[in-house]
Amino acid sequence: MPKRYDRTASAPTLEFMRCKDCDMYGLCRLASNGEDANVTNALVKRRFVLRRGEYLYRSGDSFHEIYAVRHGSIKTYIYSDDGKTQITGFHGHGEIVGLDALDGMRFASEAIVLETTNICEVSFPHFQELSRNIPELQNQMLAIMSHAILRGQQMMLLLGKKNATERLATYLMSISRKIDKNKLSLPSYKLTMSRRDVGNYLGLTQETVCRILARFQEDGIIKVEGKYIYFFDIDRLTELTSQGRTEHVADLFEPSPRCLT
Amino acid sequence: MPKRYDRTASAPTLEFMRCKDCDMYGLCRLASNGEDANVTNALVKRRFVLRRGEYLYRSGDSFHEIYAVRHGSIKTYIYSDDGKTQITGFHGHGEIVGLDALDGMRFASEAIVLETTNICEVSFPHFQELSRNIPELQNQMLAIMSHAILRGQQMMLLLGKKNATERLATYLMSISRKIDKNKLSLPSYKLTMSRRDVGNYLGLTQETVCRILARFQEDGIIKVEGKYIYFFDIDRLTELTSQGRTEHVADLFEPSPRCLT
DNA sequence: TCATTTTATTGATCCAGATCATGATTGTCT
DNA sequence: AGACAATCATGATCTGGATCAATAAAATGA
Repeated sequence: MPKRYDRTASAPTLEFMRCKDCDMYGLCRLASNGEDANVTNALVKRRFVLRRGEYLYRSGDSFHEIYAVRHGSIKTYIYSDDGKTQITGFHGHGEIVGLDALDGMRFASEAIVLETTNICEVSFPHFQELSRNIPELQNQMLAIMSHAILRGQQMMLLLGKKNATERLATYLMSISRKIDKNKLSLPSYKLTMSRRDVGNYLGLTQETVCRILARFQEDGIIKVEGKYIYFFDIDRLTELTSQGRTEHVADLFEPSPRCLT
Repeated sequence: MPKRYDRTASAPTLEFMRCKDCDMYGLCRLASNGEDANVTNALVKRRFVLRRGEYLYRSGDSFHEIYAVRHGSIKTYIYSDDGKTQITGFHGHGEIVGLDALDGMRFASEAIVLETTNICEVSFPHFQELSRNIPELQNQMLAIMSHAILRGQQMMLLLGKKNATERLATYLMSISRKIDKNKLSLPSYKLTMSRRDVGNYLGLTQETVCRILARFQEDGIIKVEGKYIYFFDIDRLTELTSQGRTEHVADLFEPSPRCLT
C-alpha cells in the first residue's frame, strides 16, 4: 500500500555523510559562504527519511523543493497517455532530483523510494533568495540543469542506437563509475531495483536483462549473486558499451574529412 | 563541403518576425524591461544567417552564446564512442539551442543548418550581467532548461516504449502542434530533413519511415508529397500516438488505486 | 515456522522492424 | 538541358529481442 511520506519522521542515523561527493555540494558550499558545509548548512534546511515504496513526489504535485539523495536510492518515471511507464532514472548518493518541475512549477514525473533513504531538501524560494546575493549560485544551478540535459541526450543515444548488450554494459559502467566516485572499497553493487525496472529503464524486457547478465557472468566480466553485482573485468565491459559495428549514420552533408576551420 | 559560418554575413530578409512565438520571448521582454522587444533588443545583440550544411556549433567548441532559431531549421546530434550518430532534435522557428553546453562550458553536441536560417544570438556573459539586476531573468532561464529536460524524458518514453507507428504519429503530432502555435494557415509542413534523419531521430531506419508514412497516407491521415506533409486527420493521428495495448509496466509497489493523500 | 506472493531464470517460439536489393524520383552542378 | 548523385520508395528476407511458458528462488507476512 503506497504512502505519502511523513515529513516529521525521526532524524536519520547516517552511515554516509560525504557531502563532498554530492552534486549539490557546489551549491551548498556557495550558500554557506566558506563555512563548513557539512554541518551547518545554509542551503539545506531540512533532511528526512523515506522507506521503500514511499513517494518523494508524484506527478502533478506542485513544486516547492529540490531534493538530493543523501543515502539510499530512488527511481523516477513518467507515464504515457495510455498508461505505459518509462523509468527516467535511478538516483543514489549525491544525486539531485526534481529539476523537471521548474517548468510549470509542477512535477511531471514521480519519484519513489527503493530502500530506506535520506533526503536533503532545498526550498526553491529559499534558493532564489540566496541567489540574489550570490550570483554564482545561479550559474551552478544552470550547470546542474545542463548536465541533466546531457544525461537525457545520452539516454536517447542508448535507446535509439545501442543493442541490448551495449545497453546493459553501458548501464553497468555507469554504476561502476559511481562506485569509483564514491570510493566504495569493494567493486560490488547492490541493485535495489528489480530486473524488470532495469529493463524498463533500458528499453528491454526483464528476460533480456537476465539473459545478458548471465552471459556477462559466463564470460567472466561480472558475478551476479541475486541483487549483488561484482565487477571483475571493467576493461571488457567498457569495450562492450559500443561495438563499433553498425554505423547508424545521419545525413551530414559531408562524406569526407571533418573539420576545416 | 562543410563550412563554418561567416558571422559577418549580410543581414537576413525576414519573412517571419513573430518574436512572441519564440521560446526566448520571455527572456527578451524581461531584458528590454517593457520596451518593444521586437525592434530594439536588450538581450539579443546580434543576428546572422547560415545556409544549408553550415554548422552553428560543433562538439568541443567553447561555449559563449545561446542561440534561438528565428527562421529556418537546424538539427542537433551527438556521437557515441564508436561513431554512431544520434540526432537529439530538430529545431525550427522560436526554438532555443545550445543549453547543453552550460555544464563544462563546451558544446557536447553539434548543430547543423538544414536550410537558410536566421539565428538570434545571446551572449551568455551578457545574459549573466543582465540577470544580476533582473532576478526574474534567471527563473525564466531555469524554466527553459527544465523544459528541455522534460523533452528528453518524453524522448526516452518514445524510444523506450513506443513502436514505429506510435513514434511517427507522435513526431507528426509535434509538428502539427508547432503549425498551430505558429498559426500557419495551411495544415502542411515542409520536412527540411531527410527520411533517414527522421528515422535516426526516432530510432528507426529510413525504410520504416517511408513505409509508415505511406501507410498513413493510404489511411487518409496525411498526404505525402515529397518533402511536404499535408495533415488531414489530426484526431486519428492523436489516437495512433499511443495505442494503449501493451502495458510496459515498471514495479510500482502498488497493484491498486493511486493516490491516498 | 510454513504458506503465499513476488521476483528471477531459462527455454521455445514468434514477429516488428532491420537489412538487403532494386528502381524511381528529385536535386545539383556545369 | 543533360549527367550524376543523393534521396525516396517498396519488395523480399532475416534476426534480435519480445512474447509465451514453466520452474526456481527470494521476499513477505501470518
